[in-house]
Amino acid sequence: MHAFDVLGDPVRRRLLELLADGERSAGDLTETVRAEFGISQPAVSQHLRVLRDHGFASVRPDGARRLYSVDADARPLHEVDDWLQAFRRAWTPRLAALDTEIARGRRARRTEETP
Amino acid sequence: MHAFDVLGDPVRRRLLELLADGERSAGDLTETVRAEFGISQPAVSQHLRVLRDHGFASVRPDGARRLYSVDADARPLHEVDDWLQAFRRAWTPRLAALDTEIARGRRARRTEETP
DNA sequence: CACTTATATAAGTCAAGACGTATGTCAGCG
DNA sequence: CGCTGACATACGTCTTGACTTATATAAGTG
Repeated sequence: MHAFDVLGDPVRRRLLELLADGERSAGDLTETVRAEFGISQPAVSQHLRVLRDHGFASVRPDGARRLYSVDADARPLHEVDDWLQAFRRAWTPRLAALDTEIARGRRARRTEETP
Repeated sequence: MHAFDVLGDPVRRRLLELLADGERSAGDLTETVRAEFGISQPAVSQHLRVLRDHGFASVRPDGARRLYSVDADARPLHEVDDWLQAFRRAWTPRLAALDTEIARGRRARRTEETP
């Protein structure tokens, strides 16, 4: 399963969003996601497994609990980000050009205002 | 279908990569992708439809040809990029550690407050 | 106009994966 | 130790979506 497939699922995206704020126990995550999506505990557990197996999240035991967090190096997230890079180039020049236009407009207006 | 689902398919990712270099005809794209993935012309056409329908690509007729390009504003690509933003913070190890500390502090405080 | 080329749509098949219920594992506690 | 609480795994079901083949549409070309 590719990184993008992992992120294709809304539950998994939500779990990662929750983890973005820092470590959370499986039970904590399950409760939140259960309320929002109406799915069972095993369903959440399976999603957490996918996140683990694909290097998005890592776990650390704390007694009977499992504390999840975004994987330290988050390789797959980098992978996704890198893939997007090609397109950032495509849209950035346009935005840069737009910025230039705006600046030019400002300059022109300034010039008019203070003759 | 969410933007991430659209990008979940390797053929569609490849098509976008090809389009990142500029406009290309459907036939051109089909030939390349067919060679690489061994799929039929209709299969590629269906993928192109998904890219169109979800705002990743746009088309312009040129006689009997259809010239595809990455959609001018590429809204869904931005969407994906924005979603990743939350995790860019987590990539800087120091900040990630800080987040974890903050979460731990919150947890500790919560535990103290509600004995 | 008949024929070919370029591309899209239709309809059916098949596999992946998301979910639920049931059950297993393991830590902590009396 | 037996019980409970926190998670994980097994397994069967159902849906989605990626293919395929067949066919439609529409633009050149002789």
